[in-house]
Amino acid sequence: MNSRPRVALATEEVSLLGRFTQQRAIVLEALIEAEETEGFVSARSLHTRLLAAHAPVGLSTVYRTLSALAEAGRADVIRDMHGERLFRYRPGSDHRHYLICTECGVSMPVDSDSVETWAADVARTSGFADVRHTVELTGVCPDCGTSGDGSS
Amino acid sequence: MNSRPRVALATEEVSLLGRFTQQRAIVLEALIEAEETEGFVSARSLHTRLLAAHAPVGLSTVYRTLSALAEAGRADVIRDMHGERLFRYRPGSDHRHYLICTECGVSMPVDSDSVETWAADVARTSGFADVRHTVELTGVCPDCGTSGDGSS
DNA sequence: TTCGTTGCAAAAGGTTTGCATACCA
DNA sequence: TGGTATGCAAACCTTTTGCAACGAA
Repeated sequence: MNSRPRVALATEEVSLLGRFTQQRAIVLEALIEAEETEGFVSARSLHTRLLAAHAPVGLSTVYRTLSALAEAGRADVIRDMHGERLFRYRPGSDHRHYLICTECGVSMPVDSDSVETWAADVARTSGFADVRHTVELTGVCPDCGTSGDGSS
Repeated sequence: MNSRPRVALATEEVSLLGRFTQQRAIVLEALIEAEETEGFVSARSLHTRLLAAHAPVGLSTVYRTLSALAEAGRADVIRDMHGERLFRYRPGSDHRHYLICTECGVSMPVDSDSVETWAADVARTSGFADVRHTVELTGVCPDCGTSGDGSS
């Protein structure tokens, strides 16, 4: 599915953070895998699945790696409704917005040109400096909506 | 500035939450006052200022009141970059978005018709159900930008 | 060897909850 | 009186931090 093996990609990315370590490679690899299958993941769930995969990495290290990655612009960070930070590996460097399923967590990038335009517009006319925007869309994806749950 | 005294307004609103209590009235009044002067406030800061004003209300009660208010649609809730929940009293019942100053916390409602349109559009074409959106704009207001800080 | 990184456990910070008491209706 | 709201403190959760041991360059 990928033009390059995850391991090589992860190794490459780790170098960008500073010193190469096995742990960072493991975390990054897991983050990239998660990106392909579900999109955003929390540090805790990533840590849990690493333990299950017999690739034990300290929770602190997971946090530190993800934070460094986010700071380096290689990951998007959002907050779910519970206040937990969710991370998503970002292959490219462009600004994107996603529609996230509240049931299964799957995320889907959406076209957001008009939002970008609007945000730029507000920034220009408001008199405020250094205007940034956060846009989060949530909903229930077709899979989760049609199958089990019949509430509401 | 208001067509009605805060106390009366607060009393009125409290009734909507259920049983009337002095504490809820106090919290609501403080929230309304905060809305007029600074916009969003955290539960903790509201609690602190109530203590200072010799109107002691338990922190739990502040949280419970604010949560109930938010659930009843009478308050907007956002999360700051630290993960703290910020509440803002909402006089009307319409959906609004704000541009918030990261320095002083002052907030300013912005015209967001195009965002609403865009969100509705995404909701319609995505196949997702119950699509909701969160839009947060942050920046540095003219007052904070021109005076002290000369960074960037 | 050097110095950044790891891992553990404890701290921190915000929010929620259990339970006895107080009080509105 | 009956039942809901309060207040305190302890529990909870996620995230951060101190520090000794480890390992990449």
